[in-house]
Amino acid sequence: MRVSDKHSKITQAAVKVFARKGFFNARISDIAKEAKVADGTIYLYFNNKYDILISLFEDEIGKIIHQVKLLLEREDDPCKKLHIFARHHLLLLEEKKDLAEVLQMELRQSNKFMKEYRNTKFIEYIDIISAIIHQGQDMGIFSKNISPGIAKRAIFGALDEMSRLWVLADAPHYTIEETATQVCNLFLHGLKNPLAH
Amino acid sequence: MRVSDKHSKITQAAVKVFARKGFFNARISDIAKEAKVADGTIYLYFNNKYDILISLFEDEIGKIIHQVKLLLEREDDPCKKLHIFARHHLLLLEEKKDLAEVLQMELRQSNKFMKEYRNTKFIEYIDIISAIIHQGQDMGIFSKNISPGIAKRAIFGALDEMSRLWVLADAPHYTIEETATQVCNLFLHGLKNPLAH
DNA sequence: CGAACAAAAATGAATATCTATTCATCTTAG
DNA sequence: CTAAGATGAATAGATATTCATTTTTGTTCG
Repeated sequence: MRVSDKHSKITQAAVKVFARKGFFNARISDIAKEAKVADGTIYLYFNNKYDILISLFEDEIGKIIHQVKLLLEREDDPCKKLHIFARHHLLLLEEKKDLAEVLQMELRQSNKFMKEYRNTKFIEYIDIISAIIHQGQDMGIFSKNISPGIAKRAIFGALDEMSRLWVLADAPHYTIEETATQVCNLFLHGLKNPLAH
Repeated sequence: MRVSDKHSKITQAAVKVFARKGFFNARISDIAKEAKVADGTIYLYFNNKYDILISLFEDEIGKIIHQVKLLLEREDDPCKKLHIFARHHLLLLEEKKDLAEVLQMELRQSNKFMKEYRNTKFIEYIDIISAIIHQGQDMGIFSKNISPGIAKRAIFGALDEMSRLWVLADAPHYTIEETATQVCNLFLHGLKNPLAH
């Protein structure tokens, strides 16, 4: 078996176990069992338990960034770009439920217990949103009153909270497509009724 | 010393310690030391470590709900109500940084590791937002195309993500007032430039 | 071809540490 | 003087990490 195979086998197992039990309640031996590997083997590929989580973030968010950037570069309209981003973010729930769950629940904690770790991949991810907003403003489609630095966080936060609904609720009320569209419309047109005086 | 004094002394200490180290890394002995109480004393007031966290949620979110409802009932305009809610949510960061941090970081995890615990107080909190949206729709000010069930989560998610920025960053770029206003405007008017064709 | 060997990889039992919880004992209040 | 409240040392269980040993892999040479 190639080295990289075992590395990714362990990563995949860790995603499953972290999703099921959360980082702190997950035992190394759980991950080892899931990966069909001895406990000690994990330490040949990772320095410690935190390292598994961090390395998982870097790799998987890296892939997501790559994918969504590919989708976005084929589109010009910032409104449609926003929709693509929202849809892609939420679709992760369908395609890789465990991964979505881990990123959702554990990512937020990570900065807390690993003070030294600066999550640059995460920054790169949300900066995709601010780039879209900037583009929209330059094209005159989006209002210049809006701070892209605030809007990028607001939009990411909104999408991520919708994710949380799926992760925690067993039978969510809305479909993913419906939600992506609704959230996009909300951010594009706002709550205000255009027909009102 | 009255019983309730010791209960709340321990709760306050737990808030500080959870904020500093996170729930899992916090030791009971840390909380005991912070509360100037023996380790065993904690078990006279709480069943176990989880119970401290849950009881803290219930109590503190309860107070927040009470406060913000008081503020809201004096106002009629749903737009202004939304602003009051946003401002109040973010102001917690200034007034009770540790508490904000614990609610921000640990609340999300709680449903995960305590499967049986349904956070009804949290539901009650975000339902304040959907009530505002409903009212706005009934008054014809807000568009009927928007699902209050989705919008409440989107708005809460956006605000909470802004909180996270403050909790993690040492020197945030924006003031709380500025942020509350920006986020509200974004949700009220959307990204789209009204001057564009 | 395959036997012999060395290096690399993998194993999992043992270690070392950590900490939530208990409870026999002591202190305080009424 | 008693009962409620508080104490903190001892217990019991858990588990991340190590490392002596075993297994696998790849290479050399008769």
